[in-house]
Amino acid sequence: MKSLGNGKLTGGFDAECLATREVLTRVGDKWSVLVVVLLGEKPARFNDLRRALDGISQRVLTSTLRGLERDGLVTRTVYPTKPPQVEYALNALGRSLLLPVSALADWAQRHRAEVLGARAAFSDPSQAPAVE
Amino acid sequence: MKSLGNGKLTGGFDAECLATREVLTRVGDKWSVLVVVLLGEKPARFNDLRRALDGISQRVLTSTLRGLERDGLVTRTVYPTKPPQVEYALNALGRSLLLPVSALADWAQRHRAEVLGARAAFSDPSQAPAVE
DNA sequence: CTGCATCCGATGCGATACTG
DNA sequence: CAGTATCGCATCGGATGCAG
Repeated sequence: MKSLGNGKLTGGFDAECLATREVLTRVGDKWSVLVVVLLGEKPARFNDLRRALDGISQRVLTSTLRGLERDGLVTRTVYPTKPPQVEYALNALGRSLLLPVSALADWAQRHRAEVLGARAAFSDPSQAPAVE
Repeated sequence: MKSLGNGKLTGGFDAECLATREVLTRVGDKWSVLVVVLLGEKPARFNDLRRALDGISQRVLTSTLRGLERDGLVTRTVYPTKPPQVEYALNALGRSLLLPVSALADWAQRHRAEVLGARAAFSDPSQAPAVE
């Protein structure tokens, strides 16, 4: 696979890297991935997400959804009913993101204990490091 | 941050989600992944990384490395030579992170055009959306 | 119900200067 | 060489109030 570097440590990171960084930034923000996963289960309306996330502010949920919509991961469908009804859903691109993100989430859960142990040992060296 | 799910859409994750979020946060910050990839190529000293990253401030490089070290992904080895010499390297845990991160980077590069197209269409709807 | 506007504190990151 | 200390700005995210 194409790596981020190219053998040289002082690498030529160009457009590839910029794209990667943008994705990583998106993945790193507090709610985007969670929203993607939620919408991966099933489409949902604004307040469904709001309740499911429990802690997100309305302002941030809006901007998160706008960002995902802007990047072409999520579709926004407005039904002009009496009280407005808006449904958000993952499109094909958004669903394709689910796989690599799950891989990362899987890694996180698999190695949670190790990371926590490392943190404990780092702040309290009386613990056995057991790191390499 | 509090509980993420209330059993409605997410089922019952708590600790799992926290672990995932922390990893995602790490992955999302500006330099951590880059450092991991660089160290994945080969161990390096402080200023090697500094030069390779070209743009990072030493303050941030330091805190990035501390964070990775703290989480048990990177080892820091000091050789008490005349001018101090410190080598950073990925340990087994850090190397294991390389795979899922690469998957994500791969996704980013594969779908870069789509995302850029979506952004263009979003800010200028005169373009053909072509999104599903 | 959905979403925008405003305020505001917390945090991230870069620039610079200084030290063992 | 490998950091630490201090600053300043920009962005993120939460709270609240108003509107279509």
